Amino acid sequence: MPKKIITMDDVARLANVSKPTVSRALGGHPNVKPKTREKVLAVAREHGYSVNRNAKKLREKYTNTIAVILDFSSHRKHRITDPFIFELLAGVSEALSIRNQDLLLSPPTLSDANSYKELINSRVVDGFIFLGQGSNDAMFRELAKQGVPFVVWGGNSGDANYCTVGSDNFLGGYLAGERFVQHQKRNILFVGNTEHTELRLRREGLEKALATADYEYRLDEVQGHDFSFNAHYQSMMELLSKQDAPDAIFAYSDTAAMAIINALNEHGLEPIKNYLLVGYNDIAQASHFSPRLTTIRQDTFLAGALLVEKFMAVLNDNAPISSTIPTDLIVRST
Amino acid sequence: MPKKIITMDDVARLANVSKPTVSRALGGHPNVKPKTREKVLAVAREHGYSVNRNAKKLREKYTNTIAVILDFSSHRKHRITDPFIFELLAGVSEALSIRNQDLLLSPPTLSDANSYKELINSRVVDGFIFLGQGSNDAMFRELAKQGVPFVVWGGNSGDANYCTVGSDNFLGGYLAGERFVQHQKRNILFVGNTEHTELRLRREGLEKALATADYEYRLDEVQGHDFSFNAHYQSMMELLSKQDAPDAIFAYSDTAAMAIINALNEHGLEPIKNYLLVGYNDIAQASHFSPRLTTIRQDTFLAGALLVEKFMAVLNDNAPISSTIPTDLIVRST
DNA sequence: TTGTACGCGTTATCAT
DNA sequence: ATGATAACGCGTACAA
Repeated sequence: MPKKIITMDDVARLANVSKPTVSRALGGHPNVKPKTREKVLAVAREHGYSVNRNAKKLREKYTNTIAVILDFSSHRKHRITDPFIFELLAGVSEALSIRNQDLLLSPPTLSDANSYKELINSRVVDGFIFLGQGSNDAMFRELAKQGVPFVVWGGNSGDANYCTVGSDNFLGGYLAGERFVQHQKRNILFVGNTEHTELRLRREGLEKALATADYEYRLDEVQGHDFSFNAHYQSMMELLSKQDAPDAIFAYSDTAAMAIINALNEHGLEPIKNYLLVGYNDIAQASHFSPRLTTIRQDTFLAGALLVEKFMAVLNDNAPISSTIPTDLIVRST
Repeated sequence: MPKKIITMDDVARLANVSKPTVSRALGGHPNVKPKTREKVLAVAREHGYSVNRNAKKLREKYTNTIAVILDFSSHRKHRITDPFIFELLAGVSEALSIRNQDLLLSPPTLSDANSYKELINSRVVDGFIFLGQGSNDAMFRELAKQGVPFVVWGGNSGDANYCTVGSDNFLGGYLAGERFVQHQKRNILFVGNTEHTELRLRREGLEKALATADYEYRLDEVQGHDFSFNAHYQSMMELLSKQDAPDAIFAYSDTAAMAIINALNEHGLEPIKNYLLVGYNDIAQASHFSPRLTTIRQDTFLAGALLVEKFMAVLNDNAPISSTIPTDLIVRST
């Protein structure tokens, strides 16, 4: 049990070689005699040597560390409600570890373009993976203009100068709308803040599908004040006190969907019987909620892999194109 | 927009001082003339200078980075189900950022004592916060023996040589049992793997409370094969095919509780009417599930703060004592 | 194939 | 209050 920390110099001395030889042996450099390499590796293992990664980072171009930014502003304090973002985080974590990249989880306080630049300048991370786009499109454009390497989980407005990976939001919206039209729904409610690029795309898809209806219909919108469960519950209750209950609802997340169902329950309204509801994300809980949620599915592990792949491309100055992952409607009991 | 990266040397030259003076000015060292400090800070700000944290880490004792280890073995691949661990993560993240500590999210592959030592030796992190104890008690003891700094979210068996922060598991179990006794329940089911220290403690608390009953009762146990929703659902269905339905259930998590309720539903059994159920954690979804879950609450932000506080104490060679956070029974509709 | 010499950017020691 | 110098541990020209 060596308490003393071993350096490369120590290993060199113990193996009767020079320091650079140790470096080469450990780094898998071709020009080193097999016998020498074995010797070095043996000594290193025996003494529990590992390279000082800070020294390494100081010397090399990349830190092999990537910051992942959760949208903590919508998951604040005691209002953390949507498990989807964490499923995404798990996907990214797995994908990064496959590429031997460290994952620095962003401090919740990080928010503006400058603090991100600062993290790059201080050589803590090579770049960023933003999980959630929110209404930060402008900041992302600025960041991209400044050459900060990053990718975003979110929607692609088409003319963005940065790379996104996301659900096919337009298609997701379309699929929901298609279902509504098939069931001849006429009083449709869209729940979500269309300032978020993703949600705007979904609404556009929804409208496109609804336009195929050969009957009259009405489309309303509720924004929800934030991402918390209670906020949705309340705006739903408000709406119901003002107008007729919708017979079809497209919610921007499964979490929101659950809140909405509870609110409608209290008004004696039941899914299928009184209304159709489509959620989004197919979080683990969606299939076990009661009623089982009809929703739009996304593969979060594929998402993670794609995000990391694109990020690496950005880092290497290729300009990868944004892309979407398969997006399917999962019909259950709503 | 300086594309070139500025070093401390550059700042020194531009401010007409020496490098150490810049270091002192930036580091808030007392022995530096206010005028000089201002000058240095101005130059630094103007040129967008930030210290190279790798160089700093190379030179200093601490990296100010802490690895957080999620129990990925129970949240694997597509089976991630329990949001509680992520609520805890958010709590820890917040607490760390308050202390200006970086959070390295552990690669899912990390598992044995050696890989943790390696992370310390390579000076990537100062230590670990383990979110989840699982059945790794032996490994934790070994790690502590080797002097690796860490704390664990989990249960304290009493004779552990490492520091834990956790729910008051015994009390949690006791509160559940108390409720069952009050309602004269006789056919009690404990769901959870008692190889996990936390769950063993809960079961002991449960038994203690049940022992106060002045009537005959029976206590069964189901382990659940893993932490996934489906596994719980299935073991529940199995149990029901073999014996009488329980009239009181204590589940080790809210997620498990939801699965169990669904299984019982399919057998036509309703909470309150046919059985009482107490979950654990009071995750955000618990109060919005239908039926609203009766459960044991824990404050995850307090938990995060406490974990970080204790970790810092461990790092400074104080041996902090393990502690528990307030643990309450929240009675809802089960 | 291996070794020598140097630089990466910072902080600490010591002298002034 | 400030500056000169060394040291942290590694990788890489370049020389041998």
